Amino acid sequence: MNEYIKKLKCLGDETRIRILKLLITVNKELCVCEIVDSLKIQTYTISKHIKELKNAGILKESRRGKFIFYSLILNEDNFSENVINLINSLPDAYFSDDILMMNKRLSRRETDSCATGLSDKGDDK
Amino acid sequence: MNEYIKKLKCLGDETRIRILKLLITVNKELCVCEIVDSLKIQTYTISKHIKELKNAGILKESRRGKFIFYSLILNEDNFSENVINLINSLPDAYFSDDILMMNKRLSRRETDSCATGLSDKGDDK
DNA sequence: TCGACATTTGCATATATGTGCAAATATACT
DNA sequence: AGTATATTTGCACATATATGCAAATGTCGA
Repeated sequence: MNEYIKKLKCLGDETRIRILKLLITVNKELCVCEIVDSLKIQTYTISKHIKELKNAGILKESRRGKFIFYSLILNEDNFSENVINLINSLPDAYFSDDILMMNKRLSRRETDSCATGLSDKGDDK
Repeated sequence: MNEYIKKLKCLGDETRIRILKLLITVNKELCVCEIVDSLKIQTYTISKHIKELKNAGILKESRRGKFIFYSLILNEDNFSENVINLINSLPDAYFSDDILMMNKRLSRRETDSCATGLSDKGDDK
């Protein structure tokens, strides 16, 4: 049971829920800097929360060059699906700013990869 | 969002999940001593976990005489339902002993001291 | 009121967790 | 090699949490 409790414990933090909501919404990999820009939270804070989500078996990573992309691990059992349903049952209003920011950030992707060097936050907000 | 995060945080503990699983399974009120007997965990430990579940708005209490009965709060939103689905998607094996004990304990409701509060359980709200 | 029972609470302690900063690692480019 | 970018990690600190015991509270019935 510990495996599941670890996952559940991970859901008890606002930042981690916000990260998960982004990944659920966009339904693809996001790199750390994209998550940072979307949530406007320090990189090392995001990094540490992602690490926990990874340790709990909720996220997987894949490095491509300088970037590390994270995405949800979707298992066969109903558990993953129910986690997603649970998060999706939270009021959208809590996440609207995050999603807006994420879409803005993702629109700057040139290929299917993170838009290098474009995370200078002054130009088009 | 804090209200929901508090609830999610509550789900990150094995004892609390086991308590919730009992309540979901039996689908009625349980008194503290019945939960204690089912899970074989100290009364004060159960009491404290129940207190957190209550503070998070997951459980409600109703005192009848010496006994305090607890049951799930079911809200209109999908959240409650999804919490239940999530807990129900955990492997039954983790809870089989608990459920067995609970059924054993509940079958004594008519004869046991704890059953005094239960003889009039027809008015369950 | 007293005693028995059911449950909660206060206190102590050990452990876990979140956050911030600085430094470290990893990779790409020149 | 040296620099820039992306991300992680180690350390420190404050706060939160779980647990155990003893004592307190609330309720019933004699």
